[in-house]
Amino acid sequence: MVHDMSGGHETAERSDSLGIADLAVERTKERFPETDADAMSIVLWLHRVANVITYDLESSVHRPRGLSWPAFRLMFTIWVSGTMESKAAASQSGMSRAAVSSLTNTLDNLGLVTRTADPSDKRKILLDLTDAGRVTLEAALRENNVQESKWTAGLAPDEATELVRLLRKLGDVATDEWVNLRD
Amino acid sequence: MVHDMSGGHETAERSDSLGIADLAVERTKERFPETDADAMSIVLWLHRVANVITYDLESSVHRPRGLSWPAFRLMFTIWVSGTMESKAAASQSGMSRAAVSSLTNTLDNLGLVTRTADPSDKRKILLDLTDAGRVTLEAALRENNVQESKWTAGLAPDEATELVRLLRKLGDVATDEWVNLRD
DNA sequence: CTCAACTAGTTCAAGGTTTTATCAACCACT
DNA sequence: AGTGGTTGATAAAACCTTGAACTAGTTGAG
Repeated sequence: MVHDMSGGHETAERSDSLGIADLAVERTKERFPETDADAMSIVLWLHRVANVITYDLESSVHRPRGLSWPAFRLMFTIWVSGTMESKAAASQSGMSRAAVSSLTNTLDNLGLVTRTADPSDKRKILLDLTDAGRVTLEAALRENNVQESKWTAGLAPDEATELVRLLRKLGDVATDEWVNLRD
Repeated sequence: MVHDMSGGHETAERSDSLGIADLAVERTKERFPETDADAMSIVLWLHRVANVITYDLESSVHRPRGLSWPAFRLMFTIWVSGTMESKAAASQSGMSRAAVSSLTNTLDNLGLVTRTADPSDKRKILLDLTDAGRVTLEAALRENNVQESKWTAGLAPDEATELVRLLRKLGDVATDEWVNLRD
C-alpha cells in the first residue's frame, strides 16, 4: 500500500498512534471473539483523531500565544456566553468546577478574566473576560479556525455535514442515565 | 424546540458541554463572518464527544479497577504489539516519551509492566506486561468494550462504518508536513 | 580510531486535572 | 428565627503531561 519500502521495517514513522488502531481491533477480536468491533473502532478512532488535532492546535496556535488549550476553551466559553457563573462555565466547557476554579485563578492573575461576587447570591462568582482577555481570545480564535480549516479541508461539504451529524448522534447518548458525567 | 419550559431558564441541565457547540459556532460566525463554520463544528464536536466518552469510560470502568485512562491506553498498546521499545510505545499510544517513562515507572512498581534493557542496544528499554498486567488489562478491556458498545448502540451498522471512514480520513491529515506531532 | 552528532530514556519544574473534603451562603420547613 | 439539607466555590493531595535539560550509548566521517 505504501510506495517507499526502502527502509526495511522503518516504513511507518509519523504518528503510529493512528495506524495502530486497526491492528488493535484485529488482535482484540482474535483474542475475544465476542468483542463489538464497531464500537471499539469508533471509540479508538474518535479518541486518537481528537487527540492528534488537539495537540496540533495547542502546540501550534495556543502555546506560542501563552495560552494552554484548557485556557482557550474556558475563555472561548465565556466569550460565547458572556458574563456567567463559574458553575455554568464548568459545565459548558466540559471541565470540573475545581478545574475552572484553579484555571480562573491563573487567568485572573494574567489579567485575562475577572471574578466578581454575584450581589444576589454571594455564593456565586461571575466570570467575565477583561478587554485584554477579549483581544487575546479573538486573535487566538481566528488563528485556531484557520488551523481547523486546514485539518478539515479534505472533507467534501456533505462529508463534513454527515460527520457532524454522526458525532451529534453519538453525543446525544450523554443524556442517558447510565452515563457518568463530570460533577 | 424543547418541550418542557416549566422551569423558566432551568431547562438544560445534563452536560451543557454538548449543547453549547452550536451556539459557539453561531456567535463566532456573527462576529467573524469569514469563519469556516464546518471546520469549527467538526473540531468542537469531535473534541467534546471524545471527552465525554473518555470521561465516562475512565470513571466507570478504569478508575474502579485502579487504572488511569493513560495506564489503560499504554498497557493496551503493549498488549497489542507485544514486547516493545519505550519509544514505540510512546508513539503508538499517542503519548510523549516522558509520559511513558513516568507511567511505566508507576506500572512497574505496581507489578503490571516490566522494563528490561535491550542487550543489542543498551540505550533501549523493552517494555512488556507481567502476567498480572495481562490479566488486569484483559479484564479492563472486556469491560471497556461493553461500555463502548452502549455508547455506539444507537448507530446503525452503516452509520458506524461511515463514521469510522470519516474519522480515518480526518486522521490521515496527520501525515501532512505542517502538522505538529508529539515528539 | 576518534570525536562530533545523534538517539533513547530519564529527570525536573511548572501547570492542569481529578477526587475528596471543607466552608460559606442560601432555602425551606417548623 | 432557627435548624437541616442543599448548593457554589475553593483547598489539598495525588497523578499526568509538557518542554527542556541531562545522561549514556551508538554511529559514522574523516
